[in-house]
Amino acid sequence: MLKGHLDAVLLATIGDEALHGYAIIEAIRARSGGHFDLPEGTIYPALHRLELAGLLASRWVQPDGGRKRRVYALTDGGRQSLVERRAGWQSFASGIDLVLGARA
Amino acid sequence: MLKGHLDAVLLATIGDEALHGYAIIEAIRARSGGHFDLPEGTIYPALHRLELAGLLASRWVQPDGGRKRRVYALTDGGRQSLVERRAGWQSFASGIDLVLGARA
DNA sequence: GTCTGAAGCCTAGTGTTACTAGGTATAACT
DNA sequence: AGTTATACCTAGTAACACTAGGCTTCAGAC
Repeated sequence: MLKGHLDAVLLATIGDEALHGYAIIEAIRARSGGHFDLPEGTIYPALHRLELAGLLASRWVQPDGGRKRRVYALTDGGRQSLVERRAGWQSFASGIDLVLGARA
Repeated sequence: MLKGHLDAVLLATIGDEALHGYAIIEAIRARSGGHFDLPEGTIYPALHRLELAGLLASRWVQPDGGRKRRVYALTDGGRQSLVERRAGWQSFASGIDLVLGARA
């Protein structure tokens, strides 16, 4: 449960790499130290939503051996949005920290 | 928008003080350094939900001058839940930090 | 050679959450 | 008398991420 921060997580995970959906799930699991193991039903609709919003662009890729993949990359708007969302997260987290008296 | 952490914020804000709804809003605004200014339509239903869940107990108080207030205090279960939610928040926040590459 | 599991994509439906947008009442100040 | 702050409440709603399915392709086991 990413609680409203899924978009930031997706944008940050894709970063400059251009990943496909299945790889994004694995990357999030790895980069979060196992904290987040997102089901496909969570990320695919989110990727579509972000593409519709113009933050991601996708293309189909046929690798040598293996089946076709849909690969996502950040658009300029996506990079911009990532910067904003990162700042938003830091602001949000520091607010919660203050109230909870944790890490403050 | 507290994104799933509203309950933790409410429990932490009430703490050992026994506050009424309106005062909780002000306390959250003050303790969060202005980050969070929650509308009443957010906190009253949440307080009811937490009371129904057995984490809060309320009683009506008639102060000298001024109108009646419904005052909320943590139950034992609420204190227990607060401990768990604080830990949950720290775990969640560190996961997001890792993925976003912020504060990590 | 077929069967199983992993890789890979997808959607419909659902429950939770916190929001908006109202309503009501009392007390203090002007 | 009217406004503002205090104080409580609810119905309806939109967003979000989840569950629970379905589909295809490829590699390896038996």
